[in-house]
Amino acid sequence: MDKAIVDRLKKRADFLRAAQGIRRVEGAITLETCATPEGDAAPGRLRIGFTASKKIGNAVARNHAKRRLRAAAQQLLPLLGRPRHDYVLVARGTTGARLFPALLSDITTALKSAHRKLDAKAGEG
RNA sequence: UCAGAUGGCCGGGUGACCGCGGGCUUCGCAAGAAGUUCGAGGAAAGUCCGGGCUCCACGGAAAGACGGUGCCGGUUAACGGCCGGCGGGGGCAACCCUAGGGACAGCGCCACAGAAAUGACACCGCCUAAGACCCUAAAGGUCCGGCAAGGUUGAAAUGGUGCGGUAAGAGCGCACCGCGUCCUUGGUAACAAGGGCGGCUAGGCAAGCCCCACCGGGAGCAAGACCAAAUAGGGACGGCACGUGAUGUUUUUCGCAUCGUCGUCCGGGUCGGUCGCAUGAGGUGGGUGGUAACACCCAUCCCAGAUGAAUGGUCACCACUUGCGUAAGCAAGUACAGAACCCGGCUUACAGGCCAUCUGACAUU
RNA sequence: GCGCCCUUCGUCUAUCGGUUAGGACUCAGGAUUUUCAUUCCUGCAAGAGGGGUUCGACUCCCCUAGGGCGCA
Repeated sequence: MDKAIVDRLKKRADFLRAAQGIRRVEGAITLETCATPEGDAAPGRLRIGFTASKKIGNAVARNHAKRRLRAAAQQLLPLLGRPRHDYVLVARGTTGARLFPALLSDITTALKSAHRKLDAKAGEG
């Protein structure tokens, strides 16, 4: 499988659209995903964004959680992510303290589960 | 050694692998790639003050309103900051705290208690000298009066203590303390010391309104400047259509005006982008002046610049903390906290550690 | 970035610097009723935290914490 090129989500509207899509809670993270809208889609590219709300803690804790999510996503998404899709990783309260291998397996399970649901939807429709 | 006071500093270290943002160089039309270098704090925080910078308003303004500051001197670009001093309070001491102008410019408040809470007053009381009366006279009593010493309340009671004095008393007189005022001396000044006079007339609260002196034009880098897609809409010019219909005007008809479409250009300007944007009241070291804050001179250095927002992720060893354990060791964790135009302060948060100076107590010499 | 406001029993709210901090709902106990509800009586229960001014502070001033709002 070819490695996909990963872009960053930057607009609030993209985050809101992903939140309306498929949502999976796994361990220390929440994964939200939906198909990239036609105007922004490009072959071989997928997009990802990160969110850490004020519920996580102060600015240091939020930045720390986002950095760990970014480091994990950099390892996994080019291999496991599907092109022409948007992904949003939301940090939860335990993201900062979760062991890194556990964080990786959380994201892997969430991705596979979300993809199964996507396939089921595609099969129905 | 113990207890304490003040000032200052640090706030995890080393290595490996994989990464991120900016600058520079090379290659490349470009996208980008390679190399190299730099990459969070003492508070970056709160936004409590002061400035720079930018735009707006304006008459060079001034007054009023509103807000702030408030012992004196210095320092500074400026400050409500800082330094030095003064007054007051606390501590055995080192030292610490202190919004600290004005209450005869005016208004207001001082609950309860108490006689009385401010043009002070007379409840319990004290006195009967002088005057009048009862009485033979004395003693005593009544009237007219005098007084505020003592008592009671309260946070606060019209100076306090002592002696003299008196019918009893009273700054009525004297001494000391306190208050007010004048003078002298020291000090730039706040103020301090000494002396004279006044005898007391002058309660407290201005972080109640207020008065006085001084300060402040408003907004903020999302300021502001520039470039500029798509769509809708506006204007100008030109081409096509000039017919039907609609709307308005008119009582109606006639008439008049507007509404169409295509192309080019213009102006404004949204998403987006560029600048503003880091050489600065700059850091470090040394010298000189000053008690100090600070100022000046010389040398040297370039030291973050993101924009869904970089400055990291993982691992190993060491250091420290906590828990378990006799121990070896095992496990968990690493203070407060993340630049966003910049600078000077203040305030608040902070695991743990280090240094210097000083004070008190005890012990030893 | 700039500015404004609030915090009082478990909840919603009153308060002129002098109170035992008042009221309503809730809760607990009792009375009435065959029982329940209603009604009546009684009770529990509070000044966000720290410092200052004052004789005295929920009230005035300062700092902190938490919450909310507005403008750009």
